[in-house]
Amino acid sequence: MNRISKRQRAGAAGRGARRRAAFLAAAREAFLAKGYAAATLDDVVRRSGGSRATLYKQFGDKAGLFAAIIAELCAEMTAPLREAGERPQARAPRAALLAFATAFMRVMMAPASLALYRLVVAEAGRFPELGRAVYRAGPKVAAARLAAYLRAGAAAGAFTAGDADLRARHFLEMVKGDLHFRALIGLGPQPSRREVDRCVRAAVDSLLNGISARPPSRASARRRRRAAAARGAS
Amino acid sequence: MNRISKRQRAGAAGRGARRRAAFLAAAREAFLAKGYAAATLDDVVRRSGGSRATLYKQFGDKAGLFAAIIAELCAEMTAPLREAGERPQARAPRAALLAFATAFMRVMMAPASLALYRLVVAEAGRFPELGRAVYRAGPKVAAARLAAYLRAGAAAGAFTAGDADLRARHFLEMVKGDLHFRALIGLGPQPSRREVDRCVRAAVDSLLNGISARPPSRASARRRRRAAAARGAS
DNA sequence: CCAGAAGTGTACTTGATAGTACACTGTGCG
DNA sequence: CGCACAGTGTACTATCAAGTACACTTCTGG
Repeated sequence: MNRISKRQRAGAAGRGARRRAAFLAAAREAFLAKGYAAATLDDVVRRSGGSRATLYKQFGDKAGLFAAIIAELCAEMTAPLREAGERPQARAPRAALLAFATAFMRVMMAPASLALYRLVVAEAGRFPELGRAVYRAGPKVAAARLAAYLRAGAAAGAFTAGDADLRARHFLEMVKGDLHFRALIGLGPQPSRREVDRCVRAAVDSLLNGISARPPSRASARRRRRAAAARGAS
Repeated sequence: MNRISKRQRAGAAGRGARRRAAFLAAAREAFLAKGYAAATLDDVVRRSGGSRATLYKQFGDKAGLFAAIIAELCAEMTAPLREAGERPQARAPRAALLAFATAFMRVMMAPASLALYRLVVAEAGRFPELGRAVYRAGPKVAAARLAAYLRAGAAAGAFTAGDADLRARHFLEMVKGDLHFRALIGLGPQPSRREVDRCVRAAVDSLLNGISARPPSRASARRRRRAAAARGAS
């Protein structure tokens, strides 16, 4: 299945490159679906329509093939996160955060992302590079973008002073909520768009306004500013 | 399963129970350290000091042994979460939340918890029951406890109206922050107690006060109340 | 102390899978 | 063309681990 037609059009990549792509596509499916240990090269070979020998020639061994997959996935993952919520400064904070969070969730909840996440968590022990690579390509990018926005907003007076990086990470975790974890372990069906939206809105609400019944007193605001300064200094 | 030894001596457990305990201890180490597929029963047998035959007699097969481990771990995990932050109503919201969050983090960041988390994420596909069991024993318990507290606080006028369950889950995710994820994939050393504390404090701050520079206007407070009511009704 | 249950050690079968060897075939370029 | 090389298919080895069989030993309760 999923066999790539052998005769591609003239403009297409060379024979080697075509094979390589077919291997990668098949391997991606296999690894994402079953994990590193349970995915078999036989399976990959069968699905790719190629042959064992060629696979070994191109990737060396199983780990090499795996590394190639991961590199590809990281590259793909980074793009949408970089673009998430274009030109945030042009919008009201609430709208900007909603847009960013929604884009983030779209990426995180995609089946391929969930599978990649599972893979990383399971195999980071065996492939230390893997964890670093995915972290750099995923959460770090998103958090950095959001933190930049929060810093700009704070400078413009829209937000209170505080550690923007920490807040960004907190916000993203909140947005993920436990919807992500539940999807990860296959609890119940995929959440509907409505549910995701509800979760995102609540996260934005919490981030912007908190849940205290009274607006912070002047004294507590001073306390918070001091605490923020201390954090910044350390 | 869960067979009670026929001869229960007054003080010590029977022979069977002792063996069983040794198997479980060895298997726990093996599974947590290597994951389901990579852990070998040979290894378990050697470490336990027992024999292959007895292991099979007691647990049936590898999956049976695994299930037994998980049940045990779930039971152990639930206890500290249930007790986390005793008698919260007696303290100021900030202190209560800090205490709860700190206890939560102590549980979540423990090496055994991290290993269990890895295992669950990796194997939930193969063992659907596993995901449900751990979710029930872990995050669900913590969120339920916290939600109850938030509801009580809201009733007492300390917090704004809103979906307490959602808030509780959001807060816990925030507290975990990316410290948990990074520990999970072995990025850098374990965070120091100071770092965890800083993360927890910031989360509590965000939850209570939000980051908006201006306290919510009367109009926006009304809007939020309306939204909360709509959420509650749906 | 004895009988039998429970546990042990070892050797075996079976099956899966990573990786290799090699002869054959299709492809593309001069 | 026709040659060289990349890719294919098949068969093979080696390894490793799950699960079984069985004769032997040790513990436990009466």
